[in-house]
Amino acid sequence: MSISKSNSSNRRRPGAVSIRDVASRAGVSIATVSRAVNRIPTVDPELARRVWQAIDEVGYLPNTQARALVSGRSRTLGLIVSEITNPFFPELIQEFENLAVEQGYEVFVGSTSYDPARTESLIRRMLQRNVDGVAVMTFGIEEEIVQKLVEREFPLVFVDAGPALPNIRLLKVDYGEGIRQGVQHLAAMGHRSIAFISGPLRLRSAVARRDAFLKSMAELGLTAPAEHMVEGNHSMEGGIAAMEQLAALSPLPTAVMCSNDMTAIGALHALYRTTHTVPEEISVVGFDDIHLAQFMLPPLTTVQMSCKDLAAAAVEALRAGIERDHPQAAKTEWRIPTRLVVRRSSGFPAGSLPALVHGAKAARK
Amino acid sequence: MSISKSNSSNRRRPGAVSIRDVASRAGVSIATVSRAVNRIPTVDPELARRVWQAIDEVGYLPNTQARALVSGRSRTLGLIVSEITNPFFPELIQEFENLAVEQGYEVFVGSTSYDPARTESLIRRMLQRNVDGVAVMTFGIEEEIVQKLVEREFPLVFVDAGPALPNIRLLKVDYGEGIRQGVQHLAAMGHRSIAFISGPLRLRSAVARRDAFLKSMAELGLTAPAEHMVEGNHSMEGGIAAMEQLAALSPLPTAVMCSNDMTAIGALHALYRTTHTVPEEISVVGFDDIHLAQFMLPPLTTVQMSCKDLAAAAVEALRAGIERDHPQAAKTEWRIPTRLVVRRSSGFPAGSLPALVHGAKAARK
DNA sequence: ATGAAAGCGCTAACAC
DNA sequence: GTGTTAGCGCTTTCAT
Repeated sequence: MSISKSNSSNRRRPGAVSIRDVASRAGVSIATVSRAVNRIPTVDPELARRVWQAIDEVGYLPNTQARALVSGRSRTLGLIVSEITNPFFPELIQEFENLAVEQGYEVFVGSTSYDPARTESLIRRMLQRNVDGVAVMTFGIEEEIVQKLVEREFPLVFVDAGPALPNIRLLKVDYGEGIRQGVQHLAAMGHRSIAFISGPLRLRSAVARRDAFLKSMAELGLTAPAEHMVEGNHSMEGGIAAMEQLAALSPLPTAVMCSNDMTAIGALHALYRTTHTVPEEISVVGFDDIHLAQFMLPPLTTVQMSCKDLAAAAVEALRAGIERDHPQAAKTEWRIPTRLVVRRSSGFPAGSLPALVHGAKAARK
Repeated sequence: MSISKSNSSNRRRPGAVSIRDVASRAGVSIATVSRAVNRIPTVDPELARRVWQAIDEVGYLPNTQARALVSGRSRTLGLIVSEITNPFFPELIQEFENLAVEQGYEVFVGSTSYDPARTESLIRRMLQRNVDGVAVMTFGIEEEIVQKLVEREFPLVFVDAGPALPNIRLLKVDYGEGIRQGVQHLAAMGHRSIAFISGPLRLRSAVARRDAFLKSMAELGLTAPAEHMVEGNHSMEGGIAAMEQLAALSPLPTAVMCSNDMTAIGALHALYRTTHTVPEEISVVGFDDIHLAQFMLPPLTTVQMSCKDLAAAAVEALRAGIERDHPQAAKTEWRIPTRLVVRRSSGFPAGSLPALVHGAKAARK
């Protein structure tokens, strides 16, 4: 039962078992062990059985580094996110990892914290670790930094928009449609004065969301004055600061659309602090539908962008770039749908007839 | 400027550059390149310069897998957490990664989701990837599962308590002191009827926290009746459910201590929903001090367990186990201090004199 | 169907 | 001080 120490190298971790240990124990060559492990169909069933038994007995685990070295593929993926402490990303990471592992890949996660130097180091490390592909799932990234990955023809996946280049696959989130759903929901209830709290406008994805908002407003013949367009930073603190700015306005906008849920959550806090009621005085709509959203007071109305969909598309797109015989090898764009989730943070604007009726109902119960 | 394709293998990623490319370009042997890269002091400065120039020109990055194969060390650490979607862990992961990277390590993060099968697969994968050490930073883990790691003499770090074995290092969070700080804070304000919402009691760390609570109460001559000891699951949902149970009690406990912040946050929500005021009717104290805690309404009083301290100790402890010449190679325990952070979710119990005075003050402003 | 041997990119021992 | 070479654990020809 004890592990045979056929290997005499002084550097190896004691207890590490190599293919040679298995081979000698099963009385076959290392080639046969390799073939059995990789389920090559031509191995004699009896030998295969002996090999597997030996593997079991000595507790053999193939060394991934050696495999990677000879195969040129590490079966490792890189996942770059903006900020791991923003609750949206852990949800995404979890889904991504689950799917990647299912496909036999391991994941290196990196968080840029919006810092170009960090991002650069992240990418260099991923190159060095020989990841098979990288998914850049940030709110935006400096394009020069990913240039290295592009040059080396690494399979790459971007959200929203990346450099339009071969070997790059895009996950297109339908902001146009998503934000429109939110704006139309508000407009349908009678809101005309809708403010927007954006993400940091140096980031592509933040700009894309803001532009989608302006377009949706224009479609309805509505405009947003400059003081209704406030820049946040996709964090709760940013949402609080932005909402405080809006709350100082007179008249108040009757609704606020936010670039993401953390911003909306910050906005809810700011409104509570300034003793404004939601949705009676002002409606708040988020974007993402993170887990936390449903637990807000009131529960947050938001545009859902499913992490599961995003992660699934990202893994598929990477595999399409990595595995030569992948069925969708030629596909370069994946559409990510969005969906409005109406909860309690949005309602009729103050003073409107439905609001009075609704208010009366609420008061009664 | 273009990369010399001295290497003819068809399997390599186009654009990948090996040590041989650098050697031929610099007109030296691969050994010299290796020495230069590893900053061996004996290399001729002029040659070193040529090597570095060549490295720069061809964009060489040493292949980590090959390095790992020959050195027997992957410069990779495993970090196992309970649930990446619990906000405490991303904060910990971020700190851990920063420190690990600073020391030249890469990190594989794994989330058990309290699922033994997942945990087992996680550990097998980490073994296979040849991580140099693993930090198990969960609320508790099935010990048989980590047995494999123990057998193979992997450097291991546990929080709270792990099997008492050689090669295992422990991060001792001072729950006794931490929970005591919370309980004494409440008792000092006059609370006598203090409930406790624990984590899942099949987990070591949850039990440790609950025991610390009971001990702190006993020290003050206080007891907690069975109906004041409710089991949660360290999530917001668990906190909500547990608090709803407590809220149905009559009389209500005047204070609730929670096993972690997410539980406390859930408790705050449940209290809001059942229209109880915090801290006037009931005080709530958390444990962890996650970022979110300060943004609660009211801001959460909590016992801080610094992620930074935890992460720093974990990385140090792992290095002590991995690097032979590490100064603290013999150290096996690291103490993690805790600290009470008083915010607004705790106050004097209802009906007490200070509460009346304080209430009057609050009403005045 | 199986084994011997080459070689993936690198480090380290050894020779010069 | 530098180059030559063995070998880390594995996969994959190429013989047999």
